[in-house]
Amino acid sequence: MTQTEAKHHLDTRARILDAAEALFVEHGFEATSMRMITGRAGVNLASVNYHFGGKEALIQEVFRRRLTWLNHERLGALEHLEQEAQGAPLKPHQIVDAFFGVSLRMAADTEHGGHTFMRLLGRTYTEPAAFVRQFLADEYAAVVPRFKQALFRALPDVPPEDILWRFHFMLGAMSYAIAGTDALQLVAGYELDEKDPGALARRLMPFLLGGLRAPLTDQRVKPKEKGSRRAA
Amino acid sequence: MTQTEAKHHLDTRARILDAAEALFVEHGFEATSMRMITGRAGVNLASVNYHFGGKEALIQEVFRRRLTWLNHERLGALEHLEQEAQGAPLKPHQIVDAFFGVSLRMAADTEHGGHTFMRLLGRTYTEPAAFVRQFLADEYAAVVPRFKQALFRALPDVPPEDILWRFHFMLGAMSYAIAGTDALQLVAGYELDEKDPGALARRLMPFLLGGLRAPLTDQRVKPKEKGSRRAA
DNA sequence: GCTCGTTTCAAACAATCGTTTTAATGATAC
DNA sequence: GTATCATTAAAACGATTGTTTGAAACGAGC
Repeated sequence: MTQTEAKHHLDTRARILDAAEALFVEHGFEATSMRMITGRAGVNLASVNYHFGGKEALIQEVFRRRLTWLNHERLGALEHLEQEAQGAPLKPHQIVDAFFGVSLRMAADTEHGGHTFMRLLGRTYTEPAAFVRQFLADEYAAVVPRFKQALFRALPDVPPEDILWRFHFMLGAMSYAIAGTDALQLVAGYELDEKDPGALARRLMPFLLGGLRAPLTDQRVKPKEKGSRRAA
Repeated sequence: MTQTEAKHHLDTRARILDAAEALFVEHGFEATSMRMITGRAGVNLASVNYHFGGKEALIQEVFRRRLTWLNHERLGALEHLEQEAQGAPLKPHQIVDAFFGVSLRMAADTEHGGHTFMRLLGRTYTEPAAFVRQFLADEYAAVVPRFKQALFRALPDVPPEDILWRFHFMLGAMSYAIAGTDALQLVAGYELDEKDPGALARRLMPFLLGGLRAPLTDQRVKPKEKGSRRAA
């Protein structure tokens, strides 16, 4: 009773979401038709509009069901660290790990679709469609400021503006590292060892921290014509 | 006469390419229709198929006309450095500047479409469509190995595999920094100072070098449960 | 039994897609 | 002028898009 009731209703929703998620990664939003989605999901064409209201709403739901969990996890990790520190500023590597480590662990999960989703998410940061970007901004509005503040406290000597820029750079490096598996083949020319999903994290984390804590260029000095004084 | 003659023929091609480039950035490949392109270019709908053969061929030509120049410039910069060094290994910052500096300078050019194109290119590294990825791989096949080799020589103590990974990470950070202007607003919450186009390069370069030269984690040792020994 | 609300289904909707076709136009060479 | 070429123009092609419709099927409560 409760079984069948839950199965028929929720299953169609879930199967649509899973199929859509996979197809969006494979072909992108625009190139994925509703017929492809319902075909893979094994449900009727009209069921998407019935359950979600339309294609746009379906896209948003694909992100929402995972993003809320992801950001909740990130916030939890940060708050746990702050509680442990008892008011003392956190170390940069802790903050970076709380934010990006959670993503990387999700990306390492290939069984429950986490990997698929993270690839999709990484690509979506540069998505042209306005409603997608707006949706992402709303989802991140609660968590990003917290991490910004933590980084400001952790790096009191670094101008906040530089921290924001480097946060942005870190986000880009990670997104590409996950989404752009094909682009990696472009630089490597052959498949790298990526059988172990955790290997990416061990490779990426030092890179992120090295970039975050890199020495600042002297910004007071206007860059002269050539040779920016300490470019080496 | 010569004016009109040159105008009609070449202008149509160029105007189609310019319009397509701009629209691809705004809406993506799939969401950009041929009627949008020819409409903005002020040419007849059929002229795209006449001059290029189809939409796929048009997309490839949009990239080709700029990518060949870009990679030629990159190779030239590298060869100039190597000639100057007279056989000695280059410094990492020189190699990074030769590869990424050229891109950033092109991205700083807002008048001749360089900025538009670099945004498009950055997003395309994660493009799902197979023919686009294949095309990119072909275009980079001549230049990437050269830079790889230069980096191997510049960093003899770093395992080649790590260099490739970090090259990939750098490519990702730069691509996002250029393509994901909207994503930046996501972390900043407000527009950063980005009036000066050269500012991005001054921000990004130290980050890339810091990441490239970050200390390696001990890979022989299997990562234990907690506390990766020197993670701080 | 019947009824009610939910979900699924096949079929059709108008709109738009990339591409093709056929005719008109323009400039150049003879 | 006439012939020949490349280019542009308008119109139509079949296929596919997201969405809507109205009826059929299902299960739960009475």
